[in-house]
Amino acid sequence: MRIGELATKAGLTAKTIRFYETAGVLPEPERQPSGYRDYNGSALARLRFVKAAQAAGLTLAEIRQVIAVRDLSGPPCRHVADLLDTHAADLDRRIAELAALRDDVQRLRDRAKSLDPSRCDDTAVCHVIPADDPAAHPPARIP
Amino acid sequence: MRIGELATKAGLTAKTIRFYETAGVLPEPERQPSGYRDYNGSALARLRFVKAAQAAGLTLAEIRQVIAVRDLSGPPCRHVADLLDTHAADLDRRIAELAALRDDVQRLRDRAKSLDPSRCDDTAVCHVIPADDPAAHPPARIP
DNA sequence: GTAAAGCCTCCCCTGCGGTGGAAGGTCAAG
DNA sequence: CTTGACCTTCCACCGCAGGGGAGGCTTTAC
Repeated sequence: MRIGELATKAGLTAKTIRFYETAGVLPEPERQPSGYRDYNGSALARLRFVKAAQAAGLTLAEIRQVIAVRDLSGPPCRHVADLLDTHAADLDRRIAELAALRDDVQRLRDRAKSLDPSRCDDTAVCHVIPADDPAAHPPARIP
Repeated sequence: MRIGELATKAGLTAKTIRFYETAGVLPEPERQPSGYRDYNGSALARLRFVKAAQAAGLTLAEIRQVIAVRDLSGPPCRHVADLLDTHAADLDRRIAELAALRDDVQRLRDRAKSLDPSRCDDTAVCHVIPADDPAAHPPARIP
């Protein structure tokens, strides 16, 4: 199977598959005499795993690590469980951050409705956003 | 006031201030005969606004837009309110996505605990993550 | 006078997950 | 024999918000 067929079956582009190879989540396949990549069914299984793992929020680096663990020491279930635990905790933290940010934004928005535009101060850009807000969080990175 | 002093007062680095200038959120200041940037107090007010707006989740591009609106048509309160509305809605959507993702991860994690590692299938990388999951969401980008 | 800060511009680097294009090889059909 | 689809490698770029450092001025302190 050549790369185009594999791409179609996996619902990806050939570009992405080559990228996955360089990213180390897909092993280098055999080559046909022409130099074309020659895939077998396991490549498709691998790509499906990668997609599922991505859907679970794992990065390609983490997926590569899971694969490496499996290759070195067998079923990586424990490792995967730990990764998932960490991700769940990260998500909880991020959800809390975003909820706090959302409340701040909502407050500012309500404030905007109650303020009189004509009383806008010329020195600030916009008095809806208080430049001297001491409660300002550090820029809420959304990594 | 030279850039270092402004940076200290604003709690930023000189690099960042130059970057803000090229990003269009800080106007180009006068120059001293030496070529050094020469800031007045309004630059500090502007930087405080930028920080507050960032804390409210606005990107530099949006902040630049708010400033442009103000320069063109006066107090941008309505525009800012719209932006904040949009951001609050975005945040709500993102929080819902992350909550759904978190539930999925949690489910996988619980599954990992209940599975028998010795029954790991050799064809898949790890049976904790089901490669044929039909409910798999598209990779949950966390931009 | 001289050394140390401080400032200037310029270009490259980061992480993440790819995407786009150029220049060229290969294979099947007409 | 040529056309077109497909493949190869390599290099560059996207957004986002800066950070690192080179090589060269200017200002300040002793």
